[in-house]
Amino acid sequence: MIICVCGPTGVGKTKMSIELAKKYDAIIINCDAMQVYKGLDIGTAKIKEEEKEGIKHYLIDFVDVNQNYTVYDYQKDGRKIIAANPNRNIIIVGGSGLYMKALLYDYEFALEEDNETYDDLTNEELYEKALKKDKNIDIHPNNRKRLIRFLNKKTTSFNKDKLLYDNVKFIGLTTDRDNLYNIINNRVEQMFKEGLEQEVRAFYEQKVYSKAIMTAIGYKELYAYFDGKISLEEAKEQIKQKSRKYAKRQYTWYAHQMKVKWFLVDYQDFTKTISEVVNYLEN
RNA sequence: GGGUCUAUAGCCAAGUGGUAAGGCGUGGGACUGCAACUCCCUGAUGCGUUGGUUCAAAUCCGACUAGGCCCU
Repeated sequence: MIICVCGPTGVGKTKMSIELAKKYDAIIINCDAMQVYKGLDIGTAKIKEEEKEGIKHYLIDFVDVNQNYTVYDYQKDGRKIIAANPNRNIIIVGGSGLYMKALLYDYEFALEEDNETYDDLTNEELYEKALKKDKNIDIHPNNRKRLIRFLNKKTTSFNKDKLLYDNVKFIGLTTDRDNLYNIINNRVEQMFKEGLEQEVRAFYEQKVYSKAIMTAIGYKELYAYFDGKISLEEAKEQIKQKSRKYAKRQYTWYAHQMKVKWFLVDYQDFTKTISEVVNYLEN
């Protein structure tokens, strides 16, 4: 059985994954695009060694921050791990929807790809060019990043809604919006207490400006603070803000991209939530 | 007590006589190689209250209310 633990940032996916792994003697595959990087610990709310309770974790904390690790790499590595553990229960946890979908569904990434940047083209020209390649594209003209990616890609066709594995369950953890936003805000405060500023400053002092650092929430905002562009308070507020918006986007993804069975988390009595999930998995 | 300035959506804010810009937040959505990314959509029959001038007022005039500043 493959159990996918989904949900917005901060709901409690990590905790659930450990409980389920103990219950089903499973291995855990991380599905968070930022937790794959070494050293991005506090800011990505990465599970601590002692919290793993001996459960084997894969694809977490293993890529150098200066490297670029993408969905393509994740899909390849993740499928290898699944293939190597045919008789085991596997739990996939993390909030990166595209990563999870690319891993389990029939997504094909062409091997070769061009590397044009199209700096000299306007959005409109880029869009025209994309239309010439495929007149059915559904990318907004302003979405320059996606248009460029599309133009650089060798087109392939596949069925992104077809699951490649049997017995895959999607468990979604949720809570009401206000509560989630409170959890997120408090968690950011907690991250600062645990030393987020120091964690990020170390990268800043080493002049690390890799994709991982400039993408992950909590890092680029603190860089702006170190650069003197914003105050510490502003950086903190931005981190909370970005996290809330991220959570919102995650809900949109889960609602339309995957068939998730939702569970309202009981924070007073988490064992209750666990048994609801277990009950669902066994029926 | 006197003078003066201000009052526009949850917040910031443009508009100073012709039928309410924009930004942020919020909510919704897209997403096939950067995805904690990138992008799209989204609000005031109404401009503190009230009376008046005018064909026409957020815009002009009066009163009232609230807030800021100055004087006593």
